[in-house]
Amino acid sequence: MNETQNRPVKTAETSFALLEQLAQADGDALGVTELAQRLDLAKSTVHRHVGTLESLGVVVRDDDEYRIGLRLLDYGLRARDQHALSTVARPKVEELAEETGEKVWCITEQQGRSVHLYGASGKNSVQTSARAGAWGYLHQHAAGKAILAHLPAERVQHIVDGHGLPAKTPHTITDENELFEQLEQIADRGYAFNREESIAGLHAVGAPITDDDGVATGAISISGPANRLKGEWLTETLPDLLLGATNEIELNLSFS
Amino acid sequence: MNETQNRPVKTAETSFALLEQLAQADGDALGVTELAQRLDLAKSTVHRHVGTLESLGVVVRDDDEYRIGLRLLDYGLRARDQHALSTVARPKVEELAEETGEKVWCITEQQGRSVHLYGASGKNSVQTSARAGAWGYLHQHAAGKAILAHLPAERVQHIVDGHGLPAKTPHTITDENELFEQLEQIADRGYAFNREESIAGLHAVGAPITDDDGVATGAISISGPANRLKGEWLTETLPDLLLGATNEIELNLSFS
DNA sequence: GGCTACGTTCGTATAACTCGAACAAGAGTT
DNA sequence: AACTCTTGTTCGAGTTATACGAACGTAGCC
Repeated sequence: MNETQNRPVKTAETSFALLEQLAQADGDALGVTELAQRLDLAKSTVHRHVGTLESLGVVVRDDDEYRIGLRLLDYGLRARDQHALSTVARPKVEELAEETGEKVWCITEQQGRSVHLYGASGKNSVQTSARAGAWGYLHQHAAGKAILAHLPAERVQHIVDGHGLPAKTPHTITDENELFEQLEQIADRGYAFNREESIAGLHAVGAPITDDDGVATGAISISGPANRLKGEWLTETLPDLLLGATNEIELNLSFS
Repeated sequence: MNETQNRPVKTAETSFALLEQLAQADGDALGVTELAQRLDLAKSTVHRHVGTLESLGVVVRDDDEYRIGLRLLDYGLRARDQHALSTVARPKVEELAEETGEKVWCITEQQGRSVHLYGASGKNSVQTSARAGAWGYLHQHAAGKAILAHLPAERVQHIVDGHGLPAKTPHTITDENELFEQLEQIADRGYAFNREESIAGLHAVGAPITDDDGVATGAISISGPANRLKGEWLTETLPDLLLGATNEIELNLSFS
């Protein structure tokens, strides 16, 4: 197919392996020796790489240590801005947060994984580990399942084959058949639930944003504590609000 | 010195040159041939590169065209989160926008350039081309001049030598002596003005956020239309509000 | 149906990347 | 204060792996 089984550019891979290390080292910077050990490279190699990356602005040096640089903020936010959902859906996401008082996220899919584009907080929003730019698994979230339910079956299969169904809580769907059953329900009803499948004590509703062909390009979720998101509020009111928002977003997307 | 006059890693440079092209191509994706022409590379080289970058998640392919990928959003936002100002200053920035009704930006310096970390909009905020993640020249902005005024003189000289004083409007400071004079004033008074030096019709006030040694780590600016930001409101009230905010931020920074 | 433009593949020359050893510099320790 | 250990840095050389160009496959267009 169009899968390039070409040899990848090793140098580019090590560049991003370095960035990954620096990004993971939350807060404190890393030195040449430590980076070389972690990536099993010669010190001189790392030295040369970080020097280049520094001149590109993607890493920054404090004295003799390196941290991730802000040129990546430029690239990253431009990547987000180029996504149709970032401009069109944002007002609606904030509106939903205001109306419900809960945390609302706009999510998209890339290469079989979920990416949190941005979120909005309501008055009673919970603080979770979720953050904009974070990557996750589609089957672990309400919004992710909503996306999966509105993707061609072959792509879903390909995603499941490629990434598996890793668990995050005891309630995460780990069985392929169970997932496909749920996805069918979700496709019928138009929205998905997440009952402690990603974080213990957290419930959520998610609805997809689809293009003219009915294929999901993203999704929006409302999440909050399980003891508040329950009963009709969870199963009726929130889905209604959500579908109202996504429908409007889809309309705006069609004419832009 | 510590300036590596080593040969840079060319492969890493072309990787980021590709990303730069894709980031600049706002909206529409680029094909292999076009990228090869722009960067003066062989098609096969570009093909191999974008294939690698795709597997890393930093570029994404639509059919036969490539656009910038959301893995960079992850890196970029983590880079911002690692910056002390992003967590500490944000509430104050939003408060200022609320109080003044104008646009408020939090800015930092990296490698002699300014980077907009994030902004907050008040009720009457103007819409400019400014966006989070954008890079600019320190001498063109109120916040940038505030930073320059609180940097060691040798670093300022080094920055001016390295980047020059390019103009953006007829009012931009382009003379080195004039800049140094203004910086002295700004250092004395504690805040800087921008009178149509970056955008015609736009005024701004900027104040630095300094560390325990008095060196600027960033700055905050309030900007709005010239016919609204004038008189005592511009020269007295806004600076007072601004200094109140930055002082508080500096205190919070000392104890974190 | 042929022409053009594009993405893709492959083999090869050589450019440039990786390595290791040696050097310099600083901090911590006795 | 001398010594040691660790760190960043430089350099040269071997060889890997990168870039190229030509050829192929393919789709769209005239």
